Amino acid sequence: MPLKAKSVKHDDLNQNRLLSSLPEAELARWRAELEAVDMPLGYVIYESGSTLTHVYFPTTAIVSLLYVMENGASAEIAVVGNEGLVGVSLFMGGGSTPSRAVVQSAGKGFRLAASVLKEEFERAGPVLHLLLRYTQALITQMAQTAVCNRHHSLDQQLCRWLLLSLDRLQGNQLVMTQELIANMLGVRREGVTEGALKLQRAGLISYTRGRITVLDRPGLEERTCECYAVVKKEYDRLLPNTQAS
Amino acid sequence: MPLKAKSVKHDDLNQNRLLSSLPEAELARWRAELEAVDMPLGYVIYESGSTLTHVYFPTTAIVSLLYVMENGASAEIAVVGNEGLVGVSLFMGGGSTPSRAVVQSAGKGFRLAASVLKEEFERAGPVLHLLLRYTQALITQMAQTAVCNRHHSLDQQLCRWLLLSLDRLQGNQLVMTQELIANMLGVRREGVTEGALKLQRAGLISYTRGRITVLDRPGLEERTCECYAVVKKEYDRLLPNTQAS
DNA sequence: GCGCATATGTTCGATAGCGCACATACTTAT
DNA sequence: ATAAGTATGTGCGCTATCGAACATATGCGC
Repeated sequence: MPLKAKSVKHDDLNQNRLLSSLPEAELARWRAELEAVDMPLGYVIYESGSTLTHVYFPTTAIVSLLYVMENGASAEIAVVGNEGLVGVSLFMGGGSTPSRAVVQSAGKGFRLAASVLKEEFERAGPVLHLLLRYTQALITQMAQTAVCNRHHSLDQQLCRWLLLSLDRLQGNQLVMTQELIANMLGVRREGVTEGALKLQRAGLISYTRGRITVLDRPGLEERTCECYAVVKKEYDRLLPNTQAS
Repeated sequence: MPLKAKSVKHDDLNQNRLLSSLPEAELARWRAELEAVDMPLGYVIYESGSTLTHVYFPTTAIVSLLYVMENGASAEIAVVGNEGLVGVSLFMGGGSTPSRAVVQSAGKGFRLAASVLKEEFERAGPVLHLLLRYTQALITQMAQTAVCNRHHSLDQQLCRWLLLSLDRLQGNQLVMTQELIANMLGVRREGVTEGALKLQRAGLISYTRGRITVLDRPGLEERTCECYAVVKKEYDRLLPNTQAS
């Protein structure tokens, strides 16, 4: 049933909001080039300074962009899920960045070879403008992360982080250890444990060994800092096709 | 002496490294449109959410991109001097950002109307690529600011901030109160005072009321965190015409 | 069903930075 | 010269987070 298969593939593409908002004409050029990929937990999409060979469009996976310091400590700079793409430096011109991209929540996605993307970019059509608008949204997320790291409490940041992840998942469950969250936030694991306990006691989440269920999303939104809403609003403004999550 | 005036203007343009690295053909289109502007201390180039009407190319001024929170606290996201331009959201497509751009060190610059810039951008020629590479450098700076805010001490960040400013100035003197530096870093003024005292006692800087002289630049580089070098290196890589400072 | 690996919970002292209050010193205007 | 305004210096108690050590609980593999 080739027809069925084709239509399934089409559906899958639409799970990534950037791909799904490409005009049909542009997407047609890419369809044969897009390669479905598995993105297992911990998979490193690119390393600091390495030359990118593909851009990745997550569908069900979530990817963290993070910086790992000389002493091994790390901090997340931004998150990318099905609303975006991993590898903006490819079309921005640098070809690499000093950060690392790691799969934070296992899932699937598509990838596209650098050459195909660059070629499309050079057409200076709607794809270019879409990708740049996405990049601006990403910039906002990074900027807000900087502000949040400066001024807000671990508890607030934990809520923000949970919400950011939730927005990029189907369902309300995160497969994620506290240790991993601590690495992303750049804090101690114990701090995350304490924060998670507070949230569980307040009935906002419940969890067991590496599996967090969000019970009261509005409750999380109340506890987080303004940073979450600022970024969300900017994504909605810049990428208007984004469905409410 | 119109010739003299013209040649002076040409020199001025070359004080901004982005402008100076434009191919002659492209620059020719802009020369009549570029407007010399004074950029006094504290001048707000754009406000959070406001639609940009111009992009600014500082020559001797330094501009801070910062985010002001609901409670009035602030944090600097990035610095722009004669190596760059203020207003990337104009060509990225958003037209505004949730941050504010404020002149941190008085000086001069040029500005270009939004329409002229966008038109040039649409040509998809070397200007586009230059501006995007600059934007990627700016992204690196923001990302590193996030990391630095998470992990490094006030003392280290103060050194980083002084070096970033120094790189964007001629001479080794910053006209800058400690209060202002504290606002930029998003810390208390007292913290900056203590940090500055340590640096002065160590003979790295000397200062009086709003005027800081850097005496030992290598000393500052020793005391700062890796963040400074990471960003510097990336700027040099992405904007190769940048003279060593 | 048992044991091991791993995830989570708890405690404790140390410390960086905060918020506040106030002292001192420099600079400019009159 | 003096006063007013602003910049810098200092002390103190407070809190969030850290770092380290260790206790407990859970789930997977055999």
